[in-house]
Amino acid sequence: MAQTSKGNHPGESKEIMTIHDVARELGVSASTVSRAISGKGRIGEATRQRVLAFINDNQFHPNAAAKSLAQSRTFNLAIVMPEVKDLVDMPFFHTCMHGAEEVAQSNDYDLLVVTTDWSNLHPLERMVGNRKVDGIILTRTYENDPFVAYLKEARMPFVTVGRCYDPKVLQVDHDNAGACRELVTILFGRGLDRIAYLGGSMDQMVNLDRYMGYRQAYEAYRRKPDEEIIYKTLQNTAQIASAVDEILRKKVDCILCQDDFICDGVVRHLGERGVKIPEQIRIASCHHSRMLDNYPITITSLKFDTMEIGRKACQVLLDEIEGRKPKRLTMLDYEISLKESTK
Amino acid sequence: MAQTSKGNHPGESKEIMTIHDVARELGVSASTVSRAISGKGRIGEATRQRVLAFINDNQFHPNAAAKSLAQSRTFNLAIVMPEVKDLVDMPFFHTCMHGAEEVAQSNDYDLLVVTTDWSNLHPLERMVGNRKVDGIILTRTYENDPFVAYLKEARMPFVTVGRCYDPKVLQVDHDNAGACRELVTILFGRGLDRIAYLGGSMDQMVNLDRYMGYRQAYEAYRRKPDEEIIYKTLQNTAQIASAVDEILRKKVDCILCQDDFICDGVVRHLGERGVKIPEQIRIASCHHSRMLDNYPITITSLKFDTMEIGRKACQVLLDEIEGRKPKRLTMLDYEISLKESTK
DNA sequence: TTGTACGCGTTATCAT
DNA sequence: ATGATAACGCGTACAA
Repeated sequence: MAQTSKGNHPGESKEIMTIHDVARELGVSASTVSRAISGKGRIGEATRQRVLAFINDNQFHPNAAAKSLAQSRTFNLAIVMPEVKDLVDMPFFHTCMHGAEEVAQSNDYDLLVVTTDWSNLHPLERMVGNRKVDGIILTRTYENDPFVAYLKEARMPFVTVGRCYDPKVLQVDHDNAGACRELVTILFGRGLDRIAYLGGSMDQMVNLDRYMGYRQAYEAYRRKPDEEIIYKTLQNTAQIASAVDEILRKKVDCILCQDDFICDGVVRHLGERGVKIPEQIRIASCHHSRMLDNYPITITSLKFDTMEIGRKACQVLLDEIEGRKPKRLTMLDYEISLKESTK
Repeated sequence: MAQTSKGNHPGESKEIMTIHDVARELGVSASTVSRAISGKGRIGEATRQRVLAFINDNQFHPNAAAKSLAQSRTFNLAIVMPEVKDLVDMPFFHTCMHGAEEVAQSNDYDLLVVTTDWSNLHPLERMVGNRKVDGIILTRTYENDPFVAYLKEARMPFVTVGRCYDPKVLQVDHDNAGACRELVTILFGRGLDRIAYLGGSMDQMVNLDRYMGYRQAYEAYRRKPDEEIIYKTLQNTAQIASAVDEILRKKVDCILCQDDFICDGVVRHLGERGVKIPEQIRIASCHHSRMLDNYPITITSLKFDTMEIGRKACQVLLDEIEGRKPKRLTMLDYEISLKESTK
């Protein structure tokens, strides 16, 4: 019923139309059709409309592979996601992905997902080698980033979500250091002098930045943070728990958590120990995901628009690919959300 | 430094090797190289190894677009994700996506993400029309599914995560109805007779199935559920809250929540009302995400292996594409997790 | 076993 | 303004 009754030889139900079919049907040449579609090259407005009308009525779509081959462009982008084990970390990357996908779609690009750990370049190499994409979004950067190194060498356009030392690399980021510094400064203003820092690994740039911000705040006030209440290698819940226990003995005013995962662990353990927030100890987090909304108490934290960072990253990448020379570094706003946990 | 010093004309730094370059370099024909790579067609083991060694040493990757054009296959799959507003619903789709991506990768396929709402076929049409993928994974099915209708008509291979009335459609699913029936039956066994049902929209198949399971359990025991304590159209937190309030007045033994989102709303509102679980009311959920782990009390729920369903869906799709004739319906295990909330 | 020649569907260059 | 024709890089019947 849905078959067009016109068209090809009877019995041949493969209604795969090519640009030549359209041309024949309209009594013009294939190149004319191509021009009508692409808008490139001179073409009479009359025939142009005629072709456009036809391909619209007959649901013609150009074959992507052929187009790719002819122009050496795929109209595909890829987004590289880390293998993330913890539920709390997922929202960031996925929201970011959706943001990127939104922009990609509206520019008629498709988005490929690649999940890989920094130790495994393989999936990237295949994708880049095979020329399956025109550009790549890196959703996380490391101090010595193998992805960045590889993509530069391969001359594949890419943008990083997160900072990168190389100034020639396209970067989209929040001012993590600045935001943290400001947050700590505000906490100082509330009379909280002894602020513990709880962080996970320091290989990720975002973590380095936040930690820097923490120290900068101390330096700006010519104070020295107590190194005894700084933890930078908390990998799991157990380590967080014991760090919290130690901190409780060391009498701190506030705990600054590097991210949601840490914050989650801290709040839970405090709950188990029966320690009241903010009466007995104050809490703040350097990153807010809606995960934190689940707590009985609201948490003071830094807020970033994750969807927006995904959109921006994709936009910058497209600008680069299409020769619009975007600026190398795009900084996004943050928001400091002061809540009950630091009252 | 990374440039191979051999190769093309001096000054030409575009080291984009083609199958012909390889052929010339080795003194064989392009087709021989092609055969060596694909493994199809007769070829001497000696030359075969020689070619393989060369392309390995020189990092040759065949151009995906050309390959696509020649074989009418893209080695791309797409996964369609719903536009989901609530954080609690995200983990399912994303975990599923990662499962699919894992299988796709290990079969040298790439995975495209498309986020779209059932009312918007457009992104799908573009992708299918342009032949950018060889197959599609639908992560959610509706009673009258426009995606299913479209993909059938377009003759594009696809698999659904979730049930579909059409027996010819490839489906991967958990036995949602059976699982719910069993859960309710167990609750009966614990003396909980009046079990309220709280659900969101009934347009999704998964919800229909769960609701069916609930009713089946009642029928099996020749009981009739009280229609007054069945809610099927709870769209937001406010509606959930007022439903909970009504239910509290109607004196039920237990609340069965259709999914995490509902469960989340119920538990919170009960918390606000100061109603104790399980002392004053029991709670169970038809779906468990790790989100529920955040509660002070553990929740009785159905558990599904989401990553596995993504993997299976992708595997089935690949089997179909590569002509391995998978069975139409793949049922996955579930687990009933009895916890404190129904003590 | 290996090479030749053509096709895949589009874009781009050059005529007309 | 439009039409022929040659790439684009690979697979594959067919020939040798």
